[in-house]
Amino acid sequence: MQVATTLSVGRTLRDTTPPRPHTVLFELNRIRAACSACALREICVVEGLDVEAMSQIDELVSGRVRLHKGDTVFRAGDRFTSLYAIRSGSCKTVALTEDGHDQVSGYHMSGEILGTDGIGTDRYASQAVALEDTEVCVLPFSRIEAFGRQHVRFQHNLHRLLSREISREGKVMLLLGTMLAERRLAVFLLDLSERYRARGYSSCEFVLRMTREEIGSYLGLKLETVSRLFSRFQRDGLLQVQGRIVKLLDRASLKRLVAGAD
Amino acid sequence: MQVATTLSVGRTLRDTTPPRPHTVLFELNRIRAACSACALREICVVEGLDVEAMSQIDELVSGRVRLHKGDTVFRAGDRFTSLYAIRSGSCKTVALTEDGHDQVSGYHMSGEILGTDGIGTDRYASQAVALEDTEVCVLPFSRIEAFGRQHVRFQHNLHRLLSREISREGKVMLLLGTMLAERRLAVFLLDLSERYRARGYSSCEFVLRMTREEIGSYLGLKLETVSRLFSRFQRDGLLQVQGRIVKLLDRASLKRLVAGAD
DNA sequence: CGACTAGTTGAGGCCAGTCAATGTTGGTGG
DNA sequence: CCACCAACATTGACTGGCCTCAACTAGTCG
Repeated sequence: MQVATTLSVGRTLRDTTPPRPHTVLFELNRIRAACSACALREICVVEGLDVEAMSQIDELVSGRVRLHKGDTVFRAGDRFTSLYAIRSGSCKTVALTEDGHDQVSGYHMSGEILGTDGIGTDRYASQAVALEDTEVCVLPFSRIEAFGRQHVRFQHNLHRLLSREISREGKVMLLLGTMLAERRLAVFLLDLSERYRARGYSSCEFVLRMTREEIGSYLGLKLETVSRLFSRFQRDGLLQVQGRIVKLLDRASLKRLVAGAD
Repeated sequence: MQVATTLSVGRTLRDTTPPRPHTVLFELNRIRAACSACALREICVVEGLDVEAMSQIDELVSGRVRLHKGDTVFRAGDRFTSLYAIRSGSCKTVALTEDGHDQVSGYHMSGEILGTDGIGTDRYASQAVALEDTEVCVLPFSRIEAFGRQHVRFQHNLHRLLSREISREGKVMLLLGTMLAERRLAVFLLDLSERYRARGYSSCEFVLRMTREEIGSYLGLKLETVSRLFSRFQRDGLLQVQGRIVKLLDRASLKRLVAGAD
């Protein structure tokens, strides 16, 4: 659909950093890009490290990659080499069924790590796609493991990260297995809201980066159902929708929906 | 429901190894119980370790616990301290929704590891319950992390283990989000079959350790639906059911169901 | 033997899917 | 700037798969 999807398999990332004339500016960008100066370090794997570890942590990053909307970070089946940290922007992960259908299995925001499903089999199990202009840090997993052997705190952070991914998925399983449609959407919206809040953005007004179809796929619903729910929520005064722009108006009622008032 | 469930919270594991008179026999059991002699070491975290590491690995296990059917290994909210390896028997993990409902989130067999969802928050996110008489090894996580810092191979095994749990859950999400009931059950049965095979048991005849209700909960279905499906599969000659005993008769058709012949 | 739990089967209802028509938005090129 | 197109979204009518409710059976255990 996008130019970038014509990239050959195994070379999914778009070329970055061709030699530039503006070296000074470029250098400045490089510095600002360092982990130790990154605004996301509180959310990222490096949270809570001591000064000494922090000074070495930039070595974990083998490179940074700019992606346009629709670009692929990695594909299912690609050889696993690295984790990816989202510096800015957002991505979806997509799992593929045997019969060719696919499902959005995750929505990932800045500071979050992609690719953890690849460690177990040496191949990524899902595909990660940028939902907007996005920048990711490439973290070769061999470096991560080496660093983990030296820094107890970092090692534990890594384990927490993997574990949190396990419990995140556990929550989605609950959602898919036990909840009715309106509850699923309410959970989704409150989760988004909370994650925007944690990043310093407005928790009651935000832009959906996924289409109705993608949201539906993530929630185990059809796009028409998602659309109808948005309309109903709006009619009931729970929120205001205009295309992808959502404004939460009655958080209490949304939470009541989630808690299962019925 | 079971006597053991009357155990107080925080002391969920049933008391083991009261001092015994038959010390010789007891000692013999202890030796046979060692990781280095365990029949499951191919499946467990210790796979592929060198002799030197293998000789130290028993130190990872702080104890072994025998559980009866219905006993709890850990509860959601309990402080996370250890992972548990199933030596024999099987367990289910149960996730709890905010409104008190619960869902079976996993079915775990010998050689598999429980408790990985607790690392991220220092509290277990789910409850693990024995489905039959079961023995588990207790692996204090601090020892696991310490060992990981010393043994590259073990460290990687641990990461693979956590990652495989992530992709396992990813597959269940796909199942819950995109598949119709008959497909879910077919996937479930073939998965069981494969895992029994990997353990040297018959892959076409086995005993379900979960009730129809538990299976339904795991698959996002009601118990009546599960029951009806078993009956239909039997009528169609795909398998033979008698209560919990299942005999797969037409694996090819089951696979066709999974692949989505319709 | 009665009480209990697990499982089976049937009838009917509802939530979400399907199919289809129409409206809206955003990017592109004349 | 506007016309055009494609992708995205909304809404309605109808269908169907699974749930709900309920009755009944089989096996287990004190």
